Amino acid sequence: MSSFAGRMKEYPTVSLDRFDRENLHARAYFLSHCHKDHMKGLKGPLLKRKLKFSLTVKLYCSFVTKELLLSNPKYSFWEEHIVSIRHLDSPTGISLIDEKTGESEDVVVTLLPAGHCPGSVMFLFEGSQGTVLYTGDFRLAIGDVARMEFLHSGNRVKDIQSVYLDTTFFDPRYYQIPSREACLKGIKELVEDWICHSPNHVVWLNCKAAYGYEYLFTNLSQEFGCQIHVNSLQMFQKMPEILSHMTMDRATQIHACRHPKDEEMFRANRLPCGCLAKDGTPLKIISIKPSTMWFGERTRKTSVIVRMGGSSYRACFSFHSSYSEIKDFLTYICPVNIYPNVVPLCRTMEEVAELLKPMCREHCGRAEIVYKPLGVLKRTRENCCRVSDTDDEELFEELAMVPRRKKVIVAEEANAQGPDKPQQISSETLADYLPEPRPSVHSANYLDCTESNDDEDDGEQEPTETLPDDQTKKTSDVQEFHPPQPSGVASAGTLSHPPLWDTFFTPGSLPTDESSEPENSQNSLARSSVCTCSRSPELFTDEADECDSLRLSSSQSTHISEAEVELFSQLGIQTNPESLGGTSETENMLHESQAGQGNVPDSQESSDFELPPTPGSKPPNPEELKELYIKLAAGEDLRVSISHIYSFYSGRIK
DNA sequence: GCGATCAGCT
DNA sequence: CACAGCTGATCGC
Repeated sequence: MSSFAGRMKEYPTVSLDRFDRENLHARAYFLSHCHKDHMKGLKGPLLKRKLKFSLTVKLYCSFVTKELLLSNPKYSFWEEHIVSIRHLDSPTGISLIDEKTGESEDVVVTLLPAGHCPGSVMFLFEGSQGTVLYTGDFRLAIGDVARMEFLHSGNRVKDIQSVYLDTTFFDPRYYQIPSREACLKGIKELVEDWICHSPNHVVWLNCKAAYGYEYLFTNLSQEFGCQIHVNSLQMFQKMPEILSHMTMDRATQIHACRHPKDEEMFRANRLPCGCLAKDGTPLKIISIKPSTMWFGERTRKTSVIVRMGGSSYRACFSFHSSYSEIKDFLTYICPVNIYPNVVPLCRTMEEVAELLKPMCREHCGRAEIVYKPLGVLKRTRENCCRVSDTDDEELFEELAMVPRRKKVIVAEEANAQGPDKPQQISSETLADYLPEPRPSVHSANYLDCTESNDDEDDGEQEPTETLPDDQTKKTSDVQEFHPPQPSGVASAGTLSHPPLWDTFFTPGSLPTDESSEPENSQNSLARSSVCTCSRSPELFTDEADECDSLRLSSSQSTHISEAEVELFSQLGIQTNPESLGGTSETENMLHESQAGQGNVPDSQESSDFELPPTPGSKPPNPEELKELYIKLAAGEDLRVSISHIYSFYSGRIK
C-alpha cells in the first residue's frame, strides 16, 4: 500500500497519487492508476471546490485510467479537468501555473507503461530540477526497463536524479516471483484440466475488487474460447480489447463474478452469481484465488498453483515486481536518489531506505562504468538469468532476445502551451511498434513444482503439488502431464515447426464469440513461439541445460554484493554465501566492456550513461546469431516480455 | 448526514 | 502469504 505523501522534492508544485492535505495546493495532479490507495482525497469536497474555481488545474493520467475513473460517478466532477494522455512514451509539455501569482514552470512529462493494472503508468518528469521518475505501482520483468525508449537519450540511459519507487516487494524475502507467463501457464493448465470434463465443470476466479486481473481474464478467454462472467462491463465500454473477453451472461465455464458472501457461497458449492447447470443440478466448481507467492533466492523448484484443500486453489499472481526485478530496474537506471513509496510488510521505512542505499549512484559505482554499444544488432541487457533448466526458466524468466526498437520519437524541447493544451511533442507512439495482444504460451511440460514462499527453506524439497482427487487427468504427476498442443505451436526455444505465415499477415481481430476462437487462438499461439531461453546461474546447475537456442548469461543483478550481504546481516537477513565471489560460468563470460569498467574515462561532457550492452553476458557467438537470424527471417516476433504490458496496461486500448 | 479512521475480514 | 478494498463501528463536525 502506497504511503507516498504525494509530492516530489524536485517538483513540489505537482501532486501524484495523493489529493489531500498539502496536495490541495498543487498546480497539477497526476494519477498513476485507478486503485483506491492511490486516490486518497480525489473525491474530497475541498478539491472539488478548488476545481470549480480553477481554470488551470488538471489531472493527468492515461486514457484507460481516465475511463476507469469516470466510470465511477463519484469522480465525474473531474471530467472537464482530466487530461488523458492516450499515447504512452509521448512526451507532453506542461506549464505549471500558480493561479495567484501567475508564476509558471515548465516540465515535460512522459508516461511509461507500469504493468500493474489497466492504465497504470509511471511518470517521467524532465525540467529545470532534473529528471525524476515516479513509478507508481509497477510490475516489470527483468530486462523490461532496458526497452523503455524514453528512459534513454540516444544510446545512453538518462541521468535520473530521483526515483520515487514502488517498494512493495523490495525485501530479499520476496527475491523471486514467478513470471507473469509462468503464472498464466499454470492457471491455464489447471483450468483446462477442470473444464474439459464436462460443460458443468466450471471455474470461479476468486479475484478481489480491484483492477488488475483483466490480463488473466482476456488470456483465459482467448485460450478456452469462452468469455469470463463478471458482474459489470460498464467500466470497459471503451476498451474493446478487454470487453470482448468478458460477459454478463452466466452461461460460461469461467466465472469471475462476485457477491458479498461469495466465499461462503463457494463453500456451499455455489457460484457468486447463483448459476446452476442447465438441468438445474449443481455445477462442479473449483475456485482459483490469485495470490502473490514469493520465493527466496535459493529456492529451486516452485509451484505456481497450490491446492488449499477441497476444490480450492491459489494461483500465483503478482501486481508488483519482486526484489530481483526491482533491483534489475534500479541497477539499470542507477538514480542519484531513491525514495521508497511503500513500506514492505514487517519492515520500517528506515530499513527500506538502508536496503536502497546500495542501489543509489553513489554506491553502485555506475558513474565510472563505460558501456560499449554492441553495434547494429542491439539487444536488451540480460543480466539476471538464474535458471538451470527449462522448467525453472519458464517459471522465472521471460527474457528474450529483443532487438532494440528503432527510436521513433525524440523529445527535443517542450514548448508548453499551458495546461489546457498540453503539447503533444510527438503523435507517434511506441505502442504502434509493438505486437498485437496475444497470449503467451510456453512449452507444455507442467512444472515440477515445490511450493515455497519460505526463504529459509532452501534445501531440496519434496513436491507438494496437489490437484483435484476426483480428476481423471492427474496433473499432479508433473512429469507425465502433456496437454495437447494446437498444431503449429513450437515449444519455447525451439523451431520445431515452421512458422504459419498467414498468422503474420492476419489483422488482429477480437474473438467475440466462441466460433471465432480456435483460429484466433491458434494464430496467437503460433505467434508466441519465441525463444525465452536463458542462461543457468551458478545457483542451480545440477541439471542439464536442454535449451538449444540462444543463450545469454549474466550474473550481475542476481548476485548480492558483499556490501548488501553486510547490510542484510545488519538487518538480520540471511543471504546465500554461494552467490558471493564464487567463480561461475556466468562470471567467466563477463563482457569485455564490463571487465574493463573503470579503466576508460567516460565522455564527461555528458551526464548521461551509455546504454549498457548486456552486462554480464558474452557477445553472441556465430551459432547463436545464426539462430537469431533464422528466427527473424521466419518472421518470429522476438519481442516478448514487454508486449503483454502494452497489450493490457497501456493507454493504447481505445 | 457526511467524512475520516480503524478493526475485521477476505 | 499480504494486495486491495469492502463493511461496520465509532467519532467529530
